[in-house]
Amino acid sequence: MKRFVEVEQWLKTHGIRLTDQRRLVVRRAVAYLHFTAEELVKDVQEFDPSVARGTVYRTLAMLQQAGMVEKHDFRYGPPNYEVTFAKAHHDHLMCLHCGEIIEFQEPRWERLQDEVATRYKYQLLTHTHKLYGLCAACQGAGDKRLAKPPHLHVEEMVA
Amino acid sequence: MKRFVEVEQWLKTHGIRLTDQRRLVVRRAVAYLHFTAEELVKDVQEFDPSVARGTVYRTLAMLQQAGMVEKHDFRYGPPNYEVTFAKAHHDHLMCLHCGEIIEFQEPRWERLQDEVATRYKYQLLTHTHKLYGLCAACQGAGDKRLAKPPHLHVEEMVA
DNA sequence: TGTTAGTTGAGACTGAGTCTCAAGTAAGAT
DNA sequence: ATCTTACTTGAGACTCAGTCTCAACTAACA
Ligand SMILES: [Zn+2]
Ligand SMILES: [Zn+2]
Ligand SMILES: [Zn+2]
Ligand SMILES: [Zn+2]
Repeated sequence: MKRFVEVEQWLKTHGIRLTDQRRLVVRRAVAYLHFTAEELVKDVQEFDPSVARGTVYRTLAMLQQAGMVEKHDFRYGPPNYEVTFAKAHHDHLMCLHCGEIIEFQEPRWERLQDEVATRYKYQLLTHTHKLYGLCAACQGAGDKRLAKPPHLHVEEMVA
Repeated sequence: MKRFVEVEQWLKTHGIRLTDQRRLVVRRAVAYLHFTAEELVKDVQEFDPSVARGTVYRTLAMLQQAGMVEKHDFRYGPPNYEVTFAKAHHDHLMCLHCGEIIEFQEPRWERLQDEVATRYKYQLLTHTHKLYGLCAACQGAGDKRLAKPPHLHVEEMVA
């Protein structure tokens, strides 16, 4: 639930210098719902081509550590990132055919999790909960194969 | 809940040839709880050095499609695989410090998931639910930093 | 305005995984 | 048992994402 100014604040109070590059990376990142590192690199470079790839990655890692960005490993392709300040906790439901991602909340789970953690004497820090299936539109269509293909000859069955 | 013979059976009835390589890969895979693709490659090659890396990857992909192997993207490093026949569904709890992985079941979730899927008119196919935290042993130890390091100068805070 | 430690750009580098294709082989047909 | 053919394999080149190195640069603070 932070705003950009607060992000800058956090960086400062943690001995991390505010540079033009970092400001740009953050500002561009918040423009997305979900994005991959490489997408962000391209986006940022459209605004300032001199920004190096490494800088974007470094900034992402930094924000992630600060808990201001989350990394999601969805089913295919490189991980997705998501800016979390200014957003409440939620989990994800993804269509295996078209790739649509729905964000939802389900408070009942969040409670159950603590229960499980306690059961094993774990101190719970984070969690990821992802549901995969076919969205309404994609169920209809005859073609049930995955959009992002598993490379094999075997036909049928979805995962 | 299949046994090896049934796996072979499945392959046959799906027009997939049974080769020595595939047999070996499956037999070695079941020896693990969780393993990475590269680990399996090494393991397999200890038994038969002539087996190519590609073959292991191909076989893994095949088994995954057949639903006999699951791929898990845990927090760090390359994905882990896990043989699922002969094993009931479960989810995972992982210690961010020492990497311990606990498998647990929680039927109440499994039900809630269908509810969510219905809410969005999704046909649910799979899900992954991972909890991350510190195990009893690692909570004590003063050093709360992550085992598998984020590359940055920022100290403190875990994810 | 100087000092200095943190940050950057560029490009080499790594590791995981994929692809290609000629050679080899399982399995059904004869 | 042998033939036939489509499937599978090994080897190595290749791709892509991400990391590392280090000299040059600069934010922050005195
Ligand atoms: Zn949640
Ligand atoms: Zn869809
Ligand atoms: Zn589950
Ligand atoms: Zn631990």
